[in-house]
Amino acid sequence: MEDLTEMLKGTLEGCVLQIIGTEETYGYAITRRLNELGFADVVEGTVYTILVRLEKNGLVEAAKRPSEVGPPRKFYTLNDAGRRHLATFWAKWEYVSARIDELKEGGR
Amino acid sequence: MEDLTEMLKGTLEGCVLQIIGTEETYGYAITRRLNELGFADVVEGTVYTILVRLEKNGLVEAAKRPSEVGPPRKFYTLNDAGRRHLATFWAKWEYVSARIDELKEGGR
DNA sequence: GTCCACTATCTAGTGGTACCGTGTACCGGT
DNA sequence: ACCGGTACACGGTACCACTAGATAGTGGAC
Repeated sequence: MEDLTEMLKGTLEGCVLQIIGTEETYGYAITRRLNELGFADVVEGTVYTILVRLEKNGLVEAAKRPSEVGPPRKFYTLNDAGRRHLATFWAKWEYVSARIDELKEGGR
Repeated sequence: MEDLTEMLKGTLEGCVLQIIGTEETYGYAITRRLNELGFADVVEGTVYTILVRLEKNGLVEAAKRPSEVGPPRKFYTLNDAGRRHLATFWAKWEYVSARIDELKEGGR
């Protein structure tokens, strides 16, 4: 599946938040996780800009720790605001995706 | 449900295309239809910009016809390119929404 | 007979978000 | 010594929904 970029607008950030919420992790690993989830074209640069935004908006806490196989990693965890934001995101997602599926099935 | 705007990026155009594909219709009516479908905050201006884009990209045909209750209406119908685009849109939607649901259910 | 609400379209400008390309840097194997 | 994998950062671009305002036809309330 190619060129999903426009459709990911507004949802990719929530996906990143969900991944961080599942377990403390870092940018490079989040990118690999998204790739294996089926978002094959998502690259590091995209994820880092999202992480910067999340941190700026006070939804995550960051901690730099050394790695044994490369440069230091910047680990992220959700804080309370992040968990609230994530819950809101999923509520919106359920609402929107249900409405779109309705339209698709020709519900009137 | 409020402020769905970012989540609608990339999908609203497909929704408009689907509505036009179901029956020949015009901007104002499409807006009302979207509102009753649950996209309550979508306004005329947004829909008109989408319609202009669809026409510019050669996905729809337009025909202006008089109305009995107001100014003339501009009716839109899908052409072949529009129908192909719509099919692609739904394929992408199914792919993306399935992946996101997977992530949400904690599938790993 | 004037105002107002509803119907109907159009457009220039704004802001948010994913993406591109590139640079920097650490590490291990050959 | 070099190269590929790991890891982060950042300036610039493109796309798309939204804002806010202008224009205009119809019909009802007063």
